[in-house]
Amino acid sequence: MARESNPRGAGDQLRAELVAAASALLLDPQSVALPSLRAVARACSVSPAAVYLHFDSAQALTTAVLDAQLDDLEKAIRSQLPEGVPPRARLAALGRAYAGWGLAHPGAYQLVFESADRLDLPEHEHDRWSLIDEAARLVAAETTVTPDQATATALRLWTMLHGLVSLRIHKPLLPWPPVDDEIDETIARLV
Amino acid sequence: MARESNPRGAGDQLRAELVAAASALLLDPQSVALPSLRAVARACSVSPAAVYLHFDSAQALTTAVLDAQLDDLEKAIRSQLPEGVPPRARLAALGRAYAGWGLAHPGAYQLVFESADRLDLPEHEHDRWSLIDEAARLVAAETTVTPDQATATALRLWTMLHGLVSLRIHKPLLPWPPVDDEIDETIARLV
DNA sequence: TGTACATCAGTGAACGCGCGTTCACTGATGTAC
DNA sequence: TGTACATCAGTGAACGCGCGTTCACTGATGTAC
Repeated sequence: MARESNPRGAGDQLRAELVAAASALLLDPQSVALPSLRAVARACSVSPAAVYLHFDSAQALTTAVLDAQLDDLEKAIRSQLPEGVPPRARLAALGRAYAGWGLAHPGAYQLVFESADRLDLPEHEHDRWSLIDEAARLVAAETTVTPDQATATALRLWTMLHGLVSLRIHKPLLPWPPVDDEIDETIARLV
Repeated sequence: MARESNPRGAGDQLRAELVAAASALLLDPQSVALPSLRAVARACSVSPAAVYLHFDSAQALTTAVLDAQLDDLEKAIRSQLPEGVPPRARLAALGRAYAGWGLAHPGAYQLVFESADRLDLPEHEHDRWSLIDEAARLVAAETTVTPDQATATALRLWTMLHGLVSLRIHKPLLPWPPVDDEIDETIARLV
């Protein structure tokens, strides 16, 4: 990995090489920059070592936080899913609850949906699935499609909900229409 | 910010407090963990100090990388936009090019679309807009809607494209259908 | 009732590491006379 | 043609910082006899 200086006139070449090297490093997906163990301890007015009374490592703390956020999201959705209404209304409520939670907890949303797979944490697969399964069941109840089509539509709805939440988090300056209208509109078009 | 020990039986309380504190810190959106200046220098087999021959700071390097990625994306899209075809086909090509670039450069996609607003970099607003404007113009040409409706549809398409790319990057284990089919299907439903 | 001891909920100092940034330097290559 | 000097493209060592992790400790509270 030796490297000799660029020839005399070609100093600008390194600049391009640096940008190219950084771009190459960006070919791998990156994870979200989470608050450090020490930052969390500070927020609790506690020494960093105290964290180790309850967690084996910073990883384990992150896992616990992720778990808690998933629980919170699930609880938020369940508490807002109305009973005894048509499937389409339930679907809209599901979408509103999901988007509402995401927009109210941007960092948590990023942890759960924009990095969880990269933090090599234990299995949370089924947690993710439950959301889609729920939506697929609602879609299936709404329309007379095969289970596969219902799953495909559910994934499509999730895609749109994720895009809606994620873009509003990351590009807040764009002229986004009201969330709920947008959800209704998209459900009408996709289902 | 003093804090006294929990009472004797209540040691587990701190565990919950730590998770809660971490969750509170996650109320703010977080940025993506980018490769460090030193890592980039290493990838070029060059000393960290050499970076300062070309950039004022690590920030400036990040800005340059972001710029380069935006250029690359724009070039990728332009090179794949066919001439002399109906607007709908151009729209599909736009979507394919966007999604193709994102899935081929996940880390770069995260930098551009999942953190740029949080790195307090100079103005790249218009760069972002150009993409939407292009799509809106195509939508407007396709259908007989008002400019506002065209913009709304364009934002909706972008939302779906972003959801499609982002979820596939972050949840690669889910049973995603082929990208191109999905794009066609969604355009058919949204436009 | 008093006292020795165990346990519990932490603290404080230290470690090695990678980070961004600085500063004095080096060695090769060009230019002036 | 030779030599002094300037410039260019970097290096190497050091800085202070925050990080995750460890380890010996402390002081309050409960328990045994």
